[in-house]
Amino acid sequence: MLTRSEEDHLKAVHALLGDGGRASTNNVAERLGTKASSVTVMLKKLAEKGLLSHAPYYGVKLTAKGKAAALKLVRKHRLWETFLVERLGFAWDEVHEVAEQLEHVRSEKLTDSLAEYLGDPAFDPHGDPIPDRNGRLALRDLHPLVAATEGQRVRIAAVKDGSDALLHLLGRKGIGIGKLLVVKAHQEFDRSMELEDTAGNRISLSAQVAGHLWVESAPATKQRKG
Amino acid sequence: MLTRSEEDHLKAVHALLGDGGRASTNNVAERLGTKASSVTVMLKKLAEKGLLSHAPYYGVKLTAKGKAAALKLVRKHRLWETFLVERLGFAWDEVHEVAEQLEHVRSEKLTDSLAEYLGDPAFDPHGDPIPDRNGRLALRDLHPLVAATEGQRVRIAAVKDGSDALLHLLGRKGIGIGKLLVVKAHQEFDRSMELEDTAGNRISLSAQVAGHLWVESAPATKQRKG
DNA sequence: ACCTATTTTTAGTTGCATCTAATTTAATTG
DNA sequence: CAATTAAATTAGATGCAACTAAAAATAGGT
Ligand SMILES: [Mn+2]
Ligand SMILES: [Mn+2]
Ligand SMILES: [Mn+2]
Ligand SMILES: [Mn+2]
Repeated sequence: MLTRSEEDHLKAVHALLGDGGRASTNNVAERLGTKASSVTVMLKKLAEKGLLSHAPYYGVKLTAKGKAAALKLVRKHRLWETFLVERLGFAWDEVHEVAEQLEHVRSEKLTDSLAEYLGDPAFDPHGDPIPDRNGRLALRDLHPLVAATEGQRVRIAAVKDGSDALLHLLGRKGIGIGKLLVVKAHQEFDRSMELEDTAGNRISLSAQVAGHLWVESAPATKQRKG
Repeated sequence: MLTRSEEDHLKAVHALLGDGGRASTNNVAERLGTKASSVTVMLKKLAEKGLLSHAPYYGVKLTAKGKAAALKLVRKHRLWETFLVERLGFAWDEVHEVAEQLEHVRSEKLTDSLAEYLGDPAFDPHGDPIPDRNGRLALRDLHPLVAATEGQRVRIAAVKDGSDALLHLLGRKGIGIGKLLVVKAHQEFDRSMELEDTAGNRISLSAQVAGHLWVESAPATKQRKG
C-alpha cells in the first residue's frame, strides 16, 4: 500500500521518464515542490517496495510493478479531470489541482465505475491519453503545431505540459481540443503563428504558446468537432 | 486549514453530540478506531483552532465555527454517497468507506458543482439529510418503525447508525428508502416485526434490525415510491 | 589528470498523528 | 466520606514526510 506522498513521487518519476527525459532527483523535487534531499529518501522507500530501481547518484528506473502502479494513478487523475470538465462544468484550467487530490482515493470499484460512467474515454480534457484498466494507451499520430506548413488544415489534439495559465489563455483565444484550424503564416521575426478557424476568425499564437500544441492533420473533407 | 485527522475528529464529535449523546473521549476514539489518548491530543488542537471548547475531564462542545465546519464535512460526505449510488451504481452498503475519503477533497467549487449536478438532493442514500450550502437541514416528522401500530402504513425514511452489514441485509430483504410497508404484527416473544409490502410480500424483521429504521406515516391514498 | 561546480546523498531536526504506560481526576459504592 | 473503579490526561516513544546543513560523488573544463 502506497502513501499519498509515495504515489506522487512515483507519478512524477513516471512523467519525467515518459518524456524521454531523465528523472533526476532535482527534477522530481521541482515537480513536487519539495527539496532534493526529501526526494532521495522517498526514492529509497519506493525502491525498497520494488516499484523502481535506484542506483545512487545515477538515476532511477521504474520496474514493471512501478510502471503499472504509475499508470493506474495517471488513469485516475485523467478520469477525474474528464469528470470535472464533462459532468461538473469545470474549465480545463481548473481541474488539475482537484484531480491531484481525487487521484489518491482508494477504490478499484470507484475507478472502474467512473470510467464506465464517462463512457471509457480515451483522452482527457487536455488531450492526454487515459490508460485503460490494463494500462494500455491509445496511439495517435501527433505532430507539433509549429511544424505545420502554411495552408495546412490541422486539428488541435493535445496541449502538452500546459500550466493552468497557458490553458486559460488558450481558452480565451477559443482554442480547445478538437478545434479545426488552418495555418495562415509563420512569422519569421518572432516565430509566432497566424491561424484561422472554420468561422474565419484569425488567431495569433506566440511561439511560446504554439510550442505546447500538438495536432493531427485534418483531412479537408471530414470533420469531427468545431 | 484542518488536516484530515482533525476533520475526522470534528465530524465524530459532531455526530456523537448530534444524537443528543455526549462526545466522550472514549466514544470518539472508538468511532475513529484510535485510542483515547490520541483523541485528547486532537481535541486540544481543535480547541486551539477555535472549533470546539474543551473542559478537561468534563467534555467538549462545538463552537459555531466548529459546527459549521462539521456540517460542511457532513454535506460533502453525503453528497458523495449520493453520487456513488445514483450515478455510479454503488449499492448503499458500499459507499461509506469511499465517501469517508472523498469528503476530504478540498474544493468549494467541487462541492457546489457536485450538489448542483445531483439536483441539490436533500437526503442521502441512507435517508440522512444533506446540509445545504448554509448548513441547513431539511426537517421531517420521523418515527421509529418499532413504534408503528399494527395495520399502519409506513414509508421507510431512514436507516440510523446502520453498519454496512445491516444495510446489506436490508437490501437483501428488499427494504430501501421510500419503500411502502404495512405493519402486520409485533411478535411479543422476540419483539420482531411482520411487515407486508405493496406487492403482498411478507417481510420479517428482528427487533435488532427494526430498531434502526425510521418511517414517515404513509397516507393510504398518495404514494411516492415503490 | 586535477580542480571546481553541480548534483546527490546522508545526518540530524521538526511537526504531526499515532501508540503505550503512567498519572490524575471524576464517579460510584459500601 | 473513604476507597475503589472508570475515564481522561500527560509523558514519552515511534514512524512518516518534510526541512537545513554537511558530506560525498559525479561531471566538466583546463
Ligand atoms: Mn496527487
Ligand atoms: Mn490532464
Ligand atoms: Mn473521513
Ligand atoms: Mn449516509
